[in-house]
Amino acid sequence: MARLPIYLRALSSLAERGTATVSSEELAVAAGVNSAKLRKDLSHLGSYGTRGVGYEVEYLLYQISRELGLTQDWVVAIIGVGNLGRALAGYGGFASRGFRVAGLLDADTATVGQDIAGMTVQHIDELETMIKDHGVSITVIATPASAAQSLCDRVVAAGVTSVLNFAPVVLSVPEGVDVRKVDLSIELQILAFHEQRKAGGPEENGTSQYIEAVEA
Amino acid sequence: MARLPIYLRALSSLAERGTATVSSEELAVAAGVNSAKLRKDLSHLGSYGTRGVGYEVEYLLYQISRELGLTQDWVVAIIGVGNLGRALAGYGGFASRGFRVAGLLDADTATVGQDIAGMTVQHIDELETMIKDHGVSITVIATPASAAQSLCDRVVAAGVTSVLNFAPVVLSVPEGVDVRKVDLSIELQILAFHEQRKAGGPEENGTSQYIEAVEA
DNA sequence: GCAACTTTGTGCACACATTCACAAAGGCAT
DNA sequence: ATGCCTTTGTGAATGTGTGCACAAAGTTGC
Repeated sequence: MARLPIYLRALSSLAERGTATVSSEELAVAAGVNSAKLRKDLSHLGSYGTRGVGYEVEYLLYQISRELGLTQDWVVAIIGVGNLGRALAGYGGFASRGFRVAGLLDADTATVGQDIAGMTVQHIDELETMIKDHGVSITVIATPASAAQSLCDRVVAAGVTSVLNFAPVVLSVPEGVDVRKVDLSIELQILAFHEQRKAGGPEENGTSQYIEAVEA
Repeated sequence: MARLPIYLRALSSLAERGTATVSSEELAVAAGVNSAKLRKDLSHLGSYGTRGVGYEVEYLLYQISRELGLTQDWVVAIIGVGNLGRALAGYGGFASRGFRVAGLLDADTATVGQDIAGMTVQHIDELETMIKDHGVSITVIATPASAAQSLCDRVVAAGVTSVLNFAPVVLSVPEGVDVRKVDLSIELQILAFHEQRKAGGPEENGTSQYIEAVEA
């Protein structure tokens, strides 16, 4: 389930505060979901709660981590060291959850060799070597749209089966390869859509506006 | 619908290549969705297709833009000028879709005054003034988790009703305020989950591992 | 003008997610 | 021990999204 990471975050926060047990109701509020949904999600992992008491925070934390595969280390490569790539390289949330960044790669010779977040940027030609030598299993693509598909093909050919894509294109991959896409512009567009709805919806004189727009 | 921005992107790409009309099947492939789903989505906006021919690219582009509210300009403020905030400030995908960044704000006095992407970073004390003076309607929060909720409260109090949150916390907001969350770590966790599934699923000796883990 | 072809728009069935509501289960006080 | 209280886990109902499959509609060629 895609909500497990959210529960994990809420539980981590509770554990830091020293809470020993938590009810489905409390955890649901912290995670921003319905309590029945939370219980049903957790029941899919097994019966880890105690009726009349709730869930033991540390134990549940471990069970969810295990379900998500976070009890093992995942090796990540970041391709594209622009503004976004730099932000990702320095993002603390990776290391703390078992994600180890094996290296940064870029095609720009001015960027190659720079030290970023304690790593030296390598040339994109090293891609296949790095994937094999470090056992990279997840690749982050933070390049311009034009380069994304061919780089994706290369990492897939090198054996990677999970890709996190920040480039604004739909990557096509063979069966068995997972791609997740994060698109900053799309998130803003969805907000704008709702914002417009609140302000009264799209005007109904759209057609005439269109004619002006294309004639202008 | 949350898929409209994806269609918009695919249509933009077609328009640049000079394509005049497109069938639901072609557009569906470009957007990575089922063609029936695409037609159903578009039919919610009205009947903009021609049977036997397809959709006129420019016209559909305009209709979707209008539906999403992109025919007007949206004013955005970015709070938190760390690595991520800098990446966002320089992201080209905003301006090209009608999002205008009114300003960057940070609490760190070493950061305030710096020039980034053609803008001068302002102190967070200026938050309410900036929102009112520039008519900010969407706020991006790219701060550490600890600062996010109180800053969110401030922007909501200042009248903003749309927030894009990059901080790893669940923000609580009053009715009528939209929050979208982007969490880089969660995306990786979901990939790790699927990756683990491919590799054979979680080991069934989890309980004993847990005991070792908490005793150690 | 007519027939063959293409493509849209949508009714329908199905699968999946969500929420309610409650019985079963455990803890706690007396 | 016994009975009350709290909270889980889940059956059932409801809602939502997805995709097939086809009729309606429009185009093109003759």
